[in-house]
Amino acid sequence: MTDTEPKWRRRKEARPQEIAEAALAVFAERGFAAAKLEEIAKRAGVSKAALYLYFDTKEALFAEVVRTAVAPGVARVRGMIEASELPFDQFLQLFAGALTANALTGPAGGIAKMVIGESRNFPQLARLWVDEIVGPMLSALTGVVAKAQAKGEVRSGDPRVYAVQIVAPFLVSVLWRETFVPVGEEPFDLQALAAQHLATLRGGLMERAS
Amino acid sequence: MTDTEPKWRRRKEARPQEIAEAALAVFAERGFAAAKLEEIAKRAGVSKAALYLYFDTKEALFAEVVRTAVAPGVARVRGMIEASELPFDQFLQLFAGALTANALTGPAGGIAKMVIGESRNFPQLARLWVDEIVGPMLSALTGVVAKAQAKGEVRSGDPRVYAVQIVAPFLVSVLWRETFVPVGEEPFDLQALAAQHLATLRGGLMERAS
DNA sequence: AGCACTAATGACTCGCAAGTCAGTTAGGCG
DNA sequence: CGCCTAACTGACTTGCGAGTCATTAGTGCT
Repeated sequence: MTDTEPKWRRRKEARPQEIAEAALAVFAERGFAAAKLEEIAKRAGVSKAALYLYFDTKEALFAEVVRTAVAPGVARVRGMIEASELPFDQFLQLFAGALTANALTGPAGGIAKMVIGESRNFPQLARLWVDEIVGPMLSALTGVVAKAQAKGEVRSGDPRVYAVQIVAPFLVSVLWRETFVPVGEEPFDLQALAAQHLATLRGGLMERAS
Repeated sequence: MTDTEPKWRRRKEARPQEIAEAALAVFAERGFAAAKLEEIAKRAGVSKAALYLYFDTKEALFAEVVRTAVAPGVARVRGMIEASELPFDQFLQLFAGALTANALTGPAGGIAKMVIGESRNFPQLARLWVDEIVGPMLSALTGVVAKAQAKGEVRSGDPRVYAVQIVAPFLVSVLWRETFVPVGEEPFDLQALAAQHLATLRGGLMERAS
């Protein structure tokens, strides 16, 4: 009876991080509306009321999650894209590798699914997601394509559409994984898909080697 | 005061159809969880309690919606796919035309978004959607690709992956429309995207013309 | 040790939406 | 014309989850 453990400890510094991590997991699993603050609190080892010491509302908590958990990885990939001076087909390979290794394996998939599903009911979520994640990525990629067109490496055409063509199969297979694999469908092998997709893009996007 | 209109009419025959149509609209707008039966009832010109004369639960109502509103259009496209004996690139053109004209303009986009977003919380929805819509479409398309490979029209590779590559940009641009256009982003022009994507596929999927 | 400060709690309120039920009314039938 | 029935309603119950607040208990300081 003596030497009992304390019910809780003061951890002002560490709390926000811990809470954000727990929230990330629950948001990705349940979606925004269905995520219970009670459950987030429990996983963070804290009471629900404690969440409100650090975050004003559920939406503020989500914003924090995006900023601390998703944005850094995305910024890294984006920096890699923009710094690249490689020939276009080598760039594509690097990009596909980065996608399969980082962006799509981590939490981004679950969050992306969530944003898609609930954008109508929570437009602020969609805005935040566009501003912080999708918009920057898309315009970086569009820029690379345009540059490659200027160098004569890529056929003429709308570079924004090319960007979508490049990314879409990855995105779809991640949504597939998040949506249909849990009910028993076969997943797609991202490695194999990447290889085949790169081959297609090489034949379909690039000018014939002279 | 005399000659007052009746508060309601008995319409046993017509009701289910009317309710399903109203439900389709509300589900697509709000998502499954956030769709209020009250609102569906109101749009159908009926009280909430009346819904329960025709459907046991919210989920049963959703199942009915999929069966009556979405499945027929999908079945039509699928039939078209399977009946086709055209050369592969002409088939692609026909398929892209059918997608832009029917499948993606109708309610399927909104419902697809909904299923993606809420599959974790309502796995039965995901199952139903796979069984009735996505599964048949995907395997039909995979079949066509495999047949074209056998005829030497399409390069070797996993036909299921080719199917995803074909469909993904359309799917992504529809999700874009449903998710980000309402918060102010530019939509993609499906016609233009289809044209460019077909060109890419022609260069990337098909064997060189001999 | 004792005090002051604040991180943290648990039990609350409040609002909302699915599902229920006793009663009301349209309209077909004798 | 009036009556019977089942299609339909409005007011209800129930459950759940976001957000609040008075109270408790770790921690740092003297």
